[in-house]
Amino acid sequence: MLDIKLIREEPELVRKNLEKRKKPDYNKMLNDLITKDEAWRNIKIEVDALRQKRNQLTNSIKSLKKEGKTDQISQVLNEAKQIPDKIKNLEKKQLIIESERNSLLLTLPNLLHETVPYGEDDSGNMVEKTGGSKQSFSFTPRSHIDIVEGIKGADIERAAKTSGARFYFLMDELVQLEFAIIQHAIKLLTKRGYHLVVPPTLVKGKIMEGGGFLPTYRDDVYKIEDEDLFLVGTSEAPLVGMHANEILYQDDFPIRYAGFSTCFRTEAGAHGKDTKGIFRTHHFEKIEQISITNPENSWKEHDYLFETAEMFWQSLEIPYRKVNICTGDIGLVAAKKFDLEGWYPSQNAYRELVSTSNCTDFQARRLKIRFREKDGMPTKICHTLNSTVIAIQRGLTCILENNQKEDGSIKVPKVLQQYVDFKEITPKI
RNA sequence: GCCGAGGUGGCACAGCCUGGUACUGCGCGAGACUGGAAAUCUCGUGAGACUUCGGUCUCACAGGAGUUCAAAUCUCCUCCUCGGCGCCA
Repeated sequence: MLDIKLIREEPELVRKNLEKRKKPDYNKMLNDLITKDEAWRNIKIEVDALRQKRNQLTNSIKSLKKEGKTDQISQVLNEAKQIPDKIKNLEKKQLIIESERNSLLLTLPNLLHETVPYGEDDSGNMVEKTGGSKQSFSFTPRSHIDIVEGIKGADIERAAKTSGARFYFLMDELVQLEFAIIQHAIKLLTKRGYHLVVPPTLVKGKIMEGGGFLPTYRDDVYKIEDEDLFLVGTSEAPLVGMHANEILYQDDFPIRYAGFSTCFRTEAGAHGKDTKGIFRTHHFEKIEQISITNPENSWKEHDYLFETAEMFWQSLEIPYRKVNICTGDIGLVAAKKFDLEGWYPSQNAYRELVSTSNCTDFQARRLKIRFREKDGMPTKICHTLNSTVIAIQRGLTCILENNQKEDGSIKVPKVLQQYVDFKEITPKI
């Protein structure tokens, strides 16, 4: 959420930033918002004046009573009785216009950082670096879909029976690999100063709104019937919500969490995309990092989170690249976003494995996550950041493709071998 | 799920019965005193609107509704925390 004061004082600065996104709706929304806010302030002036009048009369009734001038009271009382209805009517108007204003405020996206490349869609994303080395295959590399089928790493047909499309039963060696990945990640993350967390995967509407998942991305998440609870699409939601309405101390920054949770996504609007295998599913496990810090350090922290993800993928020897996501592709919440894309030899393409966002004060303002520099000093709004470490199922697809051998077997990456009782996975008949 | 006790500023606590400007302490800030500091004293301390930048006004006691000229205080509803009982992986 943007600061309403900034919109009042520097509307043109906000407008220019919104224009980078090439969505004319935002311009209209901003105008609407400014009009609504002016109307709100006018009503407030009026209603404040009425309350002032009422308070004055109330006080004079009190002092007349004290002085025993009972004969004068009824006159003042009559005058005072006129006021509450007027206040009530105006308050009703004010409340309506305030909620209209606030819902506009909730729908406007974050301000983009100046280093975000300009572009209309994902073709405008900028590759900033590449890492790892692609191996040359002496055969045509199989797709992760075929590999998973070959090693019977997931039972997708039976999952269709129990749950429908885009579900899977993860099986045998892939289950072991999942836990190996988790162990490996925990080692790295604790060394890098993260608290480990298994958060709730059901989260209240207010918290989802605070994280920026609602109202804009309502269609992407599942809701529990008859309850104010949503299944999280990422543990970012509970982890950022964790400190809602709190006042933190600057000395504790950065507060870094590594969360492990199941994630649920409707994948609305993804019909026909990556329909097979375990690449894009309705539920998956993910290790996520989030960080809370002060505005001065958040850009440094953005690099730190990406570096953590990068170290993780380097340790698995996956060829990757770092991409700076452009203005047209970045989404509502982030002021700047890096993706880490992994190499998929069968597709001859890089695909997204990691997203690292600096959300600046956008989430923290909605969630009222504040901090003080020192005891007794005024509160300021924190910056929040998040980054994937690995979405396990998606990550597995990339690991499988890059470690395949001609006979269809899969080498287990070196760093994971200590956690499993096999060095390779062989195809099943 | 049932019974009981609670929820007041950043923190701690009073006020609630008997409606009438939210007490006090800690923390923090400014000033005074001092060679400097501590101690002490004075003033200030949240959110919002207006402002001629001197101030002015409104709101804020878990949330909501009601009674009233006036609600932290009275009435009703809801939520949350703690304790006890029940159920339970």
